[in-house]
Order: sequence, then structure tokens, then C-alpha cells
Amino acid sequence: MQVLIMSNLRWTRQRKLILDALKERTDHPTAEQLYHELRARGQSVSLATVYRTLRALAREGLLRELHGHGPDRFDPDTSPHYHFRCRSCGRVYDVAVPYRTDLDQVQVGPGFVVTSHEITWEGICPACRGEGSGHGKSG
Amino acid sequence: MQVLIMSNLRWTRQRKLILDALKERTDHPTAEQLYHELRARGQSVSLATVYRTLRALAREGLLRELHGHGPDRFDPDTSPHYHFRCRSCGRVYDVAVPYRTDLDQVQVGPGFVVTSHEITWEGICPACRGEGSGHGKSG
DNA sequence: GTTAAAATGCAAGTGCTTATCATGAGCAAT
DNA sequence: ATTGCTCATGATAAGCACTTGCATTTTAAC
Ligand SMILES: [Mn+2]
Ligand SMILES: [Mn+2]
Ligand SMILES: [Zn+2]
Ligand SMILES: [Zn+2]
Repeated sequence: MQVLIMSNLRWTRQRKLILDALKERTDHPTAEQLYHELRARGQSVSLATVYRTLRALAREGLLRELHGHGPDRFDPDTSPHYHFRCRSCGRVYDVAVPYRTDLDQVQVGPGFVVTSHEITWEGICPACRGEGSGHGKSG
Repeated sequence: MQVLIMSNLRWTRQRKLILDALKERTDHPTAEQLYHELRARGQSVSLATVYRTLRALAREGLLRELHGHGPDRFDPDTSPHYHFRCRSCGRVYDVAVPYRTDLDQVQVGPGFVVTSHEITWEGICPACRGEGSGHGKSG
């Protein structure tokens, strides 16, 4: 199945594996988490390739990169939506608040060109609430 | 002059210098930028101390840390407000959009505790618009 | 001034990510 | 199916952005 029709990327075994593994998840994993997931399944992929692939697929618009506190995370959902970040475990969750198109029209100031906006909530996630005093890093 | 009345931090020469240097700026500098600024003024401060001081003062609520793409940045303004990040130079600017207190009341989901939110716009800043094809790192 | 606790500078260490480069695999034309 | 060009991968080194350990000051309280 040809998925990279519009791109000039080759559809390799590793890229299939990595993109599939990401699509199975809704917790916005880090490159390293994806790497461990694949190894656990007995699939052989190098960490460098995981990073390279994720960046490449992001450039092609097939996934989205999230930056913030700690290592970068990756999102298989490229549609506009917002996030919650747990300041205990770092996990990122989708937030079901409607996307505000009007915020992309905001005039930041003279000479500024706005291309996007994002809203991120911070706090503690359910997984960390029920974890003693929770200073976990599980996610 | 005792500024750290409420805190248990000692008011050292380095901390004065670092906080003053930060307060003079509105571009949310990185630790390294502050470090170079101070050196340029002939003030002797180590990079480790700049980092330690900024983290310590942030913990005390005297300044704010900003995370995102690239190195952490620091903001002398601790009041609630939003930011614009230039994806060319990385500089961060304040955005004069009124703070939405209601967004801190958003129910992310069952078991989630929200402590704050932030909105960040992305795009190109005026400094980078007028820079040829601008792929600068000046900020 | 003495003194105990805390801060600094230097250098080494860590975590995340990218670069290098020899080898292997995808893809299109034979 | 084979060839050949080009791009991708794996292994590992290097790079960047911090962080930490520790001996040596400094601070601030007596
Ligand atoms: Mn998402
Ligand atoms: Mn600000
Ligand atoms: Zn959590
Ligand atoms: Zn800029």
C-alpha cells in the first residue's frame, strides 16, 4: 500500500513500523518510547532511524511534533486540536475543546506573521493522581 | 536593598546581576544569552550560576520559565500573559491578548487537575521578515 | 569577628538529538 | 529478473543544552 504518494520518501519497512506504532497510540510518545515499543515487539529499528523517520514524516505532514518541557513528543493526529501536559509524568493528552480558528487571525503586532497557535493546559493527569505522592516518570 | 524578603535565597552579587539583566529585556532571553550579556559588560558570572540562579528565582516566583522549541527562555514578567514565538530566530514576544481566566476552568477530563494554561502563537517576527530569506539565529 | 549554611566556579556528567559514513534497500528503467 | 542510481539504515561519534559534584568563597546571623 502506497501511503507516501505525495512525498518523495521511500516506503521502507522501518517507516511503516514507526508510523504504525505511532498511530496505535493516543499518548503522544517520545522517540525513545516508540523505539522501545518496537524492540519489545522484536522489530529491529535503530534509535537514530526512529528520530530521522519521525522528523521526516513530520516534514511531510504525516504527523505532528510537540515541543515543551522534556523530550519531544509525536502525534499521529495532524488535525488542529489542543493538548494537556502532565507536569509529573510528562504525558500529553488531547483536549476536547473546539479549535478556535479566530485565534489564528490575531494581530500580534506590526510586521508579525502568524502561521498557527496552540493552547496547552498543564496539571496532573489521572494516572499520576493515584500514584502515592506521585513523582513518577512512567509516561 | 533586600528583594528576597519572602524567600530563603541569599541576595548575592550574581543574582542581582542576573535578575537585573533579565529585567532590562523584553525578548525572553536564554540562559546563554544572559551569560554573554553579562560577560560583555565585564561582569564575571559562570554559566552554571546563570542556570542555577534562573531556576532558583523561577522556583521562588520571581521570574518565569518558558519551554518550547529550542533552549529554555526566561521572562521577568510573572503575570499571566501569552506569547509569540518566531520559528526562524526563536525569539519570544509578549502578546497583548487579554488573559482568559475561564480557560483555567476547562474540564480536560475525569481525574485531570488543571493548574494553568498557555497560548503560544507561531510565525515570523518583524526582525526576521526583513532579513533576506531569513534563516537567522540572531535572537 | 566567628561561624554555619548556602552560593559560586570549574569541570565532569547526563539526556536528548543530530551528524558521519560505510553498507543495504527501494524503485524505475532495462 | 537484473541493473544502477539514489536514498535510507545502523552503529557510533559528536553536539547542544543543561545539570551536578565538589573544593572554595560568600553571605548573613550571632
Ligand atoms: Mn494530539
Ligand atoms: Mn512574557
Ligand atoms: Zn501524569
Ligand atoms: Zn525572528
